[in-house]
Amino acid sequence: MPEPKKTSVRDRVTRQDVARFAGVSTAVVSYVVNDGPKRVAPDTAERVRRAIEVLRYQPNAHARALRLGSTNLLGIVVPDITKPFFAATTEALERAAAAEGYALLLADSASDRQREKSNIGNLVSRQVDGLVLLTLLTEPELATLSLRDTPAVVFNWSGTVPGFYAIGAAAETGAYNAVRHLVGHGHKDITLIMGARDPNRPDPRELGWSRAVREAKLEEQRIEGTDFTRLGGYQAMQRILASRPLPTAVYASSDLEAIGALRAMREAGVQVPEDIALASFDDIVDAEYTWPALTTVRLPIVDMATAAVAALIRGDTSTGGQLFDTQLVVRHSCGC
Amino acid sequence: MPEPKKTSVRDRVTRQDVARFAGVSTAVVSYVVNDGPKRVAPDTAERVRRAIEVLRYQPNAHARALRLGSTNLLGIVVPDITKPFFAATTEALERAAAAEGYALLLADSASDRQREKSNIGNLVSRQVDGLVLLTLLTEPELATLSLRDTPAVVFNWSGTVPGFYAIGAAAETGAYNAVRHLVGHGHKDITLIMGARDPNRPDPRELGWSRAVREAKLEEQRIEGTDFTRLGGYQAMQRILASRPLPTAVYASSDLEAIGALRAMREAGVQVPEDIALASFDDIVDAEYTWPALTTVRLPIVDMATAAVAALIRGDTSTGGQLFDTQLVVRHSCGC
DNA sequence: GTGAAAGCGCTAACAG
DNA sequence: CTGTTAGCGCTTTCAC
Repeated sequence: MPEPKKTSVRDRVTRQDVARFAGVSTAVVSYVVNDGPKRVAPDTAERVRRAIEVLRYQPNAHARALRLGSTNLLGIVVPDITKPFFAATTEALERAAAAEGYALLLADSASDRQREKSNIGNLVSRQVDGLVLLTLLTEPELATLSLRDTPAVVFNWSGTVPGFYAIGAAAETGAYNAVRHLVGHGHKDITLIMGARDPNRPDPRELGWSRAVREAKLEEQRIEGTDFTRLGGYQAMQRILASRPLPTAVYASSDLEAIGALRAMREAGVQVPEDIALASFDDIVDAEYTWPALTTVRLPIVDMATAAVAALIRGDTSTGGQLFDTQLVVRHSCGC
Repeated sequence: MPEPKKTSVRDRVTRQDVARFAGVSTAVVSYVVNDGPKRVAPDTAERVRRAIEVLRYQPNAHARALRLGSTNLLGIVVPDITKPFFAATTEALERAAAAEGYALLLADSASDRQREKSNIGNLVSRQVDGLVLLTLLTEPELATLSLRDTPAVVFNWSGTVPGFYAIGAAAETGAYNAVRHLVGHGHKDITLIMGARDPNRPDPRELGWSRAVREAKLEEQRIEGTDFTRLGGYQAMQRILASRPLPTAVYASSDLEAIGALRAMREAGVQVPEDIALASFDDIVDAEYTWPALTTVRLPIVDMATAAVAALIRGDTSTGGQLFDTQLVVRHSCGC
């Protein structure tokens, strides 16, 4: 005989108890709880509902998951929930998921690829019904992941990845438009602060900047590599300020970097936008509260999140994806 | 005969398959997977491990949960993950939980108490092993929650609540010290921007401010109520600037409000700290990147999160709690 | 050292 | 319209 552990004292109340209390079978309880698949006589149903109420019965989600093979759980892995962009994305996903009756299992990778891989494995073994990945991994790495057929979308990813549904924003165009705006202000020296550079897969923001710069026939523009953090932007800007000639404008690949750059410029006594104009990417909340407020590129995060959740639930995620348009948000850091 | 749905195609590989492949019984597989409760001969164990490897077997977390009555899941409900303080807390909790083999079920209440209640019910019915609440609710409301014996801690809560373990920071003292610091700079008019005011349960930050002000024998200091957002701080500061006499210093109940206040002052052309000094509470990352950088009160979030997770796992959470010390972080907004 | 089997709570096919 | 029952994948007692 096994020793079923009496389920810890908690969730004592089971479907059995409800059935007994209402004087029906467990099947009937199921039918009323799930509103199907069979019909139940109105007053029987009422009795059951009362029993549920009285006993404060709550279905056991794991028994259900075991039986059905689906959990109503979505897994999300983010590099660092502390970054406003990821927090905003998480919130949007949570909202979209909740609206469909799904809860969110959150894993934070601490900006570490190894951690990310183990997080993904963990979520998969917890049988999430779908996975949204805000990933640090490269495409070949993604291919080696063992998802056991868990539907997965890569979020904020331009391009496609076999085995995944890719949801992204038209970042190339977004950056291009922002830089063109800077060009429109008459700037001829627009250096790029770029958060991460992968020689195999140039970032669309870099591509957009570079296209705008080329089109404007500006020459030899500088790229200052760093990472996607305030500190990274700060240090990159310090390096830029330490060398000559100074650019008249800077495009930063994220608002976070722009915030760092702003600090470096203030500390050095350079005025934004008078001495150096600035624009960036993401449109996090903070962008409106910097001084000057950031001209930046807005991503339709809510739409993207909704689409991600929909794709996972509808389940056609083995390939393809969606690209969303961005929008230039003009504030003051560009000189407007 | 039932129709067990063949578990969706996914997680096809079960303990059965591994057992068959390794030529042992399912019990033995369990023993090696769980490293107990029985010992297994080394080479048998090796065979099983190879089978697991080859078949890429992953245990079904729900079957396990059903059997054991515990899920290795912690639920967390936050008012708004988008706010840096909650994001930082979530990250710290995730870290602490992961270190103990627990995953995090995240629910965002969108700053809505009704939503929060339903979130809590949802997490409880999903049988989380513990709940950490960053709550909007009042103490009486908390008492009415149906937790079904789920261990729960209220996070960032000063005082105690029956039925919960309360983890908080010594916010009264923290605010007191910050305001005293302002007093030390010679300020005699220190108005308070307070994010939310509940007449029944005055916020410890308000208490700390008020104690410091009283001790310094300053009279009739003003309180400007608002909410815990950038916009709230912005508007509160606009109101303050619109009336006379102007204070020489402002204490804000959160960094977010301080960020908003900073914007209002810049727009009005008042210099910080020369015209009006500023200090606040929380020490979110952004506090270091504002201009001037914020003098603020730091909470030991990581320690608090670790303690919360530990309490939930150890399971002695029906009462009591822990209070953590804060630390004044002096930067430039105060005039230093 | 290994295996058989019960049963966690639930769903749904089938019988009545 | 209602009841009986198998079985989802797992753990663990008990027997060998």
